[in-house]
Amino acid sequence: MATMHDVARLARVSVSTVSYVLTGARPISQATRDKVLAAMAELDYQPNAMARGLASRRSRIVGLLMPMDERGLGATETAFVTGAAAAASAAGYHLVLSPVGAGDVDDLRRLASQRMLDGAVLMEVQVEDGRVAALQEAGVPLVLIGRTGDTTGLSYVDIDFEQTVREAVDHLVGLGHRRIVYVNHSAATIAAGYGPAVRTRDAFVAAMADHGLAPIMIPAEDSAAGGRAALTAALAQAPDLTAVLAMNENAIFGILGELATRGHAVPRDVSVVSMVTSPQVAELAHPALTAMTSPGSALGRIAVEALLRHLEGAGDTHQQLLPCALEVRGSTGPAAGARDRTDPAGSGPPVT
Amino acid sequence: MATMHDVARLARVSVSTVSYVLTGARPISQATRDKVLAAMAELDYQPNAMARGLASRRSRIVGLLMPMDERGLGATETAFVTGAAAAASAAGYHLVLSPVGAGDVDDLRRLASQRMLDGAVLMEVQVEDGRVAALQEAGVPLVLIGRTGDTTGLSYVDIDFEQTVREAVDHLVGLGHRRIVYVNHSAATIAAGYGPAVRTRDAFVAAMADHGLAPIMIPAEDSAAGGRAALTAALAQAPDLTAVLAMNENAIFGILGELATRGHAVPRDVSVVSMVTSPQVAELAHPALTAMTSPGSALGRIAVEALLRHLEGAGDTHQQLLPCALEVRGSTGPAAGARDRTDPAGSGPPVT
DNA sequence: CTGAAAGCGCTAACAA
DNA sequence: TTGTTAGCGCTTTCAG
Repeated sequence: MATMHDVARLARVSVSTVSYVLTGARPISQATRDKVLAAMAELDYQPNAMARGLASRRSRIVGLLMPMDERGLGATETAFVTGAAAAASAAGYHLVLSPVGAGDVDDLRRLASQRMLDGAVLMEVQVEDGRVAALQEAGVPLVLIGRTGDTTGLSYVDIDFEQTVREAVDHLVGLGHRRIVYVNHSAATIAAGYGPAVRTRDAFVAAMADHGLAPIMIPAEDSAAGGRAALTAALAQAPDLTAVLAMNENAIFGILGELATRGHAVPRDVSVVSMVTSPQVAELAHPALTAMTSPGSALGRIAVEALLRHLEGAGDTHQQLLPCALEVRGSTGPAAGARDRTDPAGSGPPVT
Repeated sequence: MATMHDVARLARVSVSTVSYVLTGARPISQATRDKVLAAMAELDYQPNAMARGLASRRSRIVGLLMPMDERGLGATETAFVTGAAAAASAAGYHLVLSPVGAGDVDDLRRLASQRMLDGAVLMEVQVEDGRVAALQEAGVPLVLIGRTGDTTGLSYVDIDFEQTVREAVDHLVGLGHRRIVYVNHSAATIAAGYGPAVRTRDAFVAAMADHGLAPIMIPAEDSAAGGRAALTAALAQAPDLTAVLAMNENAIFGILGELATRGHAVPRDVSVVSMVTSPQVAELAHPALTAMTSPGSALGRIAVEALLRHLEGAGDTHQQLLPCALEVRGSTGPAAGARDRTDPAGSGPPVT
């Protein structure tokens, strides 16, 4: 393994010159630069990351802290990762994914204090997230994908849930739906302060109110069974519902399954919109789901770019919201009631 | 940030003593150790990872090289990750996930040459995988989750596909099925030499032959639409099929959807077994899928443990296969034909 | 525009 | 059982 000394010797320059060629921290004449570059190429030189890190006090590693529960990463989260990785790589940084959740704050504290990370991007941020304090105490710059409750002085990129819910509701109301049920995450998740669950809930209430409609909301466990149970509960509470807005990607297939079991055709009898969903997942269903498509890789990219700007010394916080885009597929259509009014020959109530 | 010197001064010992307390590389008297530990605690000392790495030439980082396509990680892959992370953490190593696929060999070569990784675990190994050579050339010990075509001198942990397919086929044959269709990954994936696709294909042919049955095999794109198309093709080729064995987790919902569309009830008319599937995914379907459950986190754990053993100097290769476990749920039942023979009043052909 | 040299914080001989 | 010290390979003053 060639070292910088080897390169310097071969190029007949000093080690510092080699270093400056590498870092660009001071001007080097073209002739010298060429000599050095040639020597590097000949020796297949690669700078030692540890030595660089020790001397410069910057590891050129940024962490992507990503809780991993047993359910795995959905396509949405994966898009964050690929976007972040691309941005880091483009800037000459390594992006390491670390499966540290809100629970492993001690692990994180250790990682941060060991000066292994120049900065970190946090995913799956909770309203109260111990990781934020741990990193701040360790002096590690950070950017959130998501938001804590108090974002003062914090940089974040997040989905604009208010806007996203509003668009989804507008879409359904525009189709004539008035009895719209919102299926959220589980009650426990909401109680734990999971941002997306809380924000979409509030946004749904507001959006429905704007249309003079009463919000109907049902929590659902993150599973197909949870979706089934939620739909059953929804029908008990609002037998005349014509549309379901689902925030819960894990429950959505249960909802669809239960609708099918009960003989409610989608979208003829019930329209379904899935929130914050990737096209891949939306296409899994039949008919494909009308969905609010998450900004995906853009979120990851923007987060890393903001973080790198902080590392370069920019002190201002970066706070940005991106809405999901409505993509109409086959799971939404005119409300049954609306059709009844405009089409006297409209189909009757669903068969069971 | 306290350094080792600070600790040494406070504890009134030399830096090397502090270092040895940390590494355990030579015996330290209890009294001295206690003094040092107390000083560390008081200063909230954390060793600088870069300095350790430079001096010891070991980063204490192992990489988990994990291609990330846009589809995301399934629960199965996630289990590998959590198992690996737990094992690394238990041994005092950091496990960094790096989204380097078989394509980014240059990225990997750089990463490896920079001496940032003590070793690596590769996921999603291809039959010909450039990453293996890149790491070997860089002198980075590695363990595969999966297998290359030639595994001479290579350590790996993999699923025992032969055994897994055999058990699945035996289960179906035991239920009286004789017309069994195997839905694999796409033709392109098979052609590219994706191990699981190739091995399960061969194993299916062998297992069917052992029962004196003809293998029927259909490739499927990794999507719901691919699954639908595959089932359509399967029915064209074998209209009398009574069971589907699906290797493709992305296609499975398309297969189920198409069965439903055609009025084939599961498992009354057609039994379905999903291969290498996590319980979470299996439960998404209704009825829940009978599946071959992957060993999950055990694979990740064993891989990391083998890697760490290599890092400690063990020269022997570790090659191990783990079978998936059959978990019978609701998607398999007696073959329609078998039922017809034993139950004259059995249901007729499926309605469309 | 280039070179010399002092560290960065730690490990691991070598000495005692 | 402990201390002394020479690096690890690089960055970055300080000089020229």
